[in-house]
Amino acid sequence: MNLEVVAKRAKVSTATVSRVLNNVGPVKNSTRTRVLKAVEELKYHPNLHARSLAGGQNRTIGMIVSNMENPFFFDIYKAAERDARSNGFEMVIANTDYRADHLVNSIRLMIGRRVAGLAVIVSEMDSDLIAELTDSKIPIVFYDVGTPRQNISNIKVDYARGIEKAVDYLNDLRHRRMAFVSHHSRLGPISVREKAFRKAVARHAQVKWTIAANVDGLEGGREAAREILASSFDPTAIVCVNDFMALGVLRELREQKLRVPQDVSVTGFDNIKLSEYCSPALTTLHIPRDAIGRMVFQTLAPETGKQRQAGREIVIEPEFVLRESTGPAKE
Amino acid sequence: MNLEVVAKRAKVSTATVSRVLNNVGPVKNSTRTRVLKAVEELKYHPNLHARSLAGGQNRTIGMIVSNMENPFFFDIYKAAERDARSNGFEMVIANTDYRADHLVNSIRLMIGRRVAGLAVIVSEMDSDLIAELTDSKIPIVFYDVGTPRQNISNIKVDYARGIEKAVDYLNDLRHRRMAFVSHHSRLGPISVREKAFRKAVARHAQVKWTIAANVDGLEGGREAAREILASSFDPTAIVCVNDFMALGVLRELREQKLRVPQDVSVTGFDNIKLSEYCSPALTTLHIPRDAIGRMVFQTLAPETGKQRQAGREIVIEPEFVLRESTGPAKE
DNA sequence: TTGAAAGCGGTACCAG
DNA sequence: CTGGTACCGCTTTCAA
Repeated sequence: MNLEVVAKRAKVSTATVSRVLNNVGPVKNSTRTRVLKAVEELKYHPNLHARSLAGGQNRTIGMIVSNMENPFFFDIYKAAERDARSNGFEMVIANTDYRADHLVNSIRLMIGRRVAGLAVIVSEMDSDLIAELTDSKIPIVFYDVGTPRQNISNIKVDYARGIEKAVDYLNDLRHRRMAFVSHHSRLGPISVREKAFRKAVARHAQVKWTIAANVDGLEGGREAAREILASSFDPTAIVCVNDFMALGVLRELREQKLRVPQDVSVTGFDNIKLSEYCSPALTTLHIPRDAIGRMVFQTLAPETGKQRQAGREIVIEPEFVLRESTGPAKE
Repeated sequence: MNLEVVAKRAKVSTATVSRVLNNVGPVKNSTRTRVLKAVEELKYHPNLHARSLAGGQNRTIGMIVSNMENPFFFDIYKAAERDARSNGFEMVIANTDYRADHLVNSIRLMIGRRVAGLAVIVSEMDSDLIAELTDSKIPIVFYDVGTPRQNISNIKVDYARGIEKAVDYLNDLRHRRMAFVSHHSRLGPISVREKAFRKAVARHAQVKWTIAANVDGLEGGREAAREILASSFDPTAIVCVNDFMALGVLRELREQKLRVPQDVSVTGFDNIKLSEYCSPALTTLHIPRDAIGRMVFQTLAPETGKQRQAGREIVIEPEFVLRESTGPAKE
C-alpha cells in the first residue's frame, strides 16, 4: 500500500496526493476530497521512513537515559516530551541500564535515525562516544557529563554542593558516622558522586565515613544498606546518592528494626515524588526535573522562535528539602 | 554522508560497501578492511530510514502503554525489551497518558513506521482503533482489551477473579465497609475494573461499598482516598485498582493519622516491587509482568524458531499475596 | 491546479 | 568477488 495506489484510485498523481496529505501547495477542493476519500477507503498510512528519507527534515528528538525505572529520568523525559509534542515533535527514548554497550547501540541507533536532536542523560559516557557525537553534528545536550562544544550543550547539577548541604546538615545534628550509598557507574575508578561525598565529609574532622555501592534501584539500595549494617561501622546517618536507592535503604532499616530518624537518619537526592510518599518522607535535595526537561527540548529544538541555545552550559544548584527522615544523632 | 562517499573513498561500489556493512555475500578480505577503514575515517553511520525502506524487513517492535510512570507498565516493557534485544530486535515505545488522542497518534506512528509487531497495553482503546489495527495486518497483541482475531492476539488478566479474592479475604476479616479506588478510563461509562469490584462486593450481602476514581498515580490515589475519607462512608478497608494508586492511599491515611491495618486495611493490585518496599508492605494480587513481557515478544516476533502465536488468547489468574496492609476489621 | 520525474540513501539481483 | 542498476515510498522542483 503506497502513494501510487492511492493516486490511482483518486485518479491523480502521487504528487497531488502528497500535497493533500501534507497540506502544502494549492489543490482544488474537489480533488482534495477525492484524495482524502481514497486514503480513507484504502486505510492508507504513509511510510514514515520514506517520508523522512525524501523530506530530509526529521521532527524526532532522541533521548537516552540510564535507568527509566528511576522516576528521576522519567520525569525529565515526560517534561521534554510534553514540550516536544506541543511543538510537533515526537520523542524516541532509549534505556541503557547503565551498560556501556547498550549506550553505544543506542547512540548509533539515534544517529542512524538522523534525529533532529539528542539528549544524553547517562553517567556511563566515555570520551570516544562523546567524540562520535560531536562529529555527528547533531545538536546534543548532555546531562551531568562532558563540556560544552560546538553542537553540544550541557546541563549540570552541582552535585557536590548538594551533598555538602546534606552532610553539613547532618553534621550540625551531631552525626559522626555517615555512610554513603552510591550506585555503580562506569565513569572511572571512583564516581564523581562518591568523590563529592568524600570531599564533603573531609571538611568535618570528626566525621567517620564509609561507602557502599550497588545497582541503582530499590534492591540496590537495600543491598547496600545491608552491607553497611553488617559491617561494624554502625552509622548514625546514611546519605544516599538518590531517592530511589534511599527507598531501598529505608526498607532494610525497617526490616532490621532500626527506626528512622531516631536510630538512623537518611537523606536522598532528586526529590522524586516518591520521596514524599514513602514513610518516613525523605529529607532530600531537590533537582528541578521539570525545568531540566524543558531545557532539554529548548536546547535541541531547531529554531523554535529564538535561537537554539547550543554550546551552553547550565548549572543547577540543588535545594535542600527537610522532611522526616533526618533527626539528631542518637548518642 | 552516504554510501556513495564511503564507496568512493574505498574505491569500490556502493554494493560492496553494503555487503561489508551487512556481512552478507563474499567480500575479499583486503577489500573489506579497506571499506571498514573508510567507514571509520568518515565516521559513517548508515541511514536507518533508507535501510528499512530498501530492505523491506523491519526489526522493530512497537509498544504503546497508558502510563509509563506506573512501574507495572515499565516492568512489562523491560521484559519484552530484553527478549527483543537478544533476538536482534529493537523496541520503540509510546506513552498515551490515558489520552485517546495520544493513542491515535501513537498507533498511526507505529503503523507509519511499519513495525514488525505492536503491543498495545492500554485501557482507552475504542473499536475504530481496533479496526484500524486489524486492517494494518501488523501482528498485534493487546493486553486486557478486545478479542483475538487473525493478526491479533490477546493477553488478559482475570481482573474480576483477582478483585474477588481481595474482597473475599477482607470479608472474611469482617470488613463490612469497603471503598474501591479506581482510575479513570475511557472504556465507557463504567470501567471494567469498577464493574468487577461491584460484582465482587455484591456477593456479600452485608458489605457496604463506595467507589472513588482519580488519575492513575500517586496523587490520584491520595486524592481518591481523601475523597472517601471526607465523605461519611468511613471505610474499614480500601481496595485499590493497582499498587501505584495504593501508595497514594497509604500516604493519605498516614497523613490523617489512620493506622494501616489497625484502622483501615488496604489492598493493591499488580504486585509491583514498590508494594514490598512501602510501609506497611501491601497485600496485593500478583500479576506476572515478566511473563507477560516475554509473551508479548514471543507473540509478536516473526518466526522465532516456532510458529508465531497469532490469534491466541491467554488468560492470567492473579495470585493473592498477603502482606502487612490488611488485618481484621476494627469494630 | 496538476503531473512527470529527479532524487533521498540504501539493498539486492544480475552480470561479469 | 565486484560493479551496475532497478527499486523501496515519498517529497519537491519544473513545466504544463
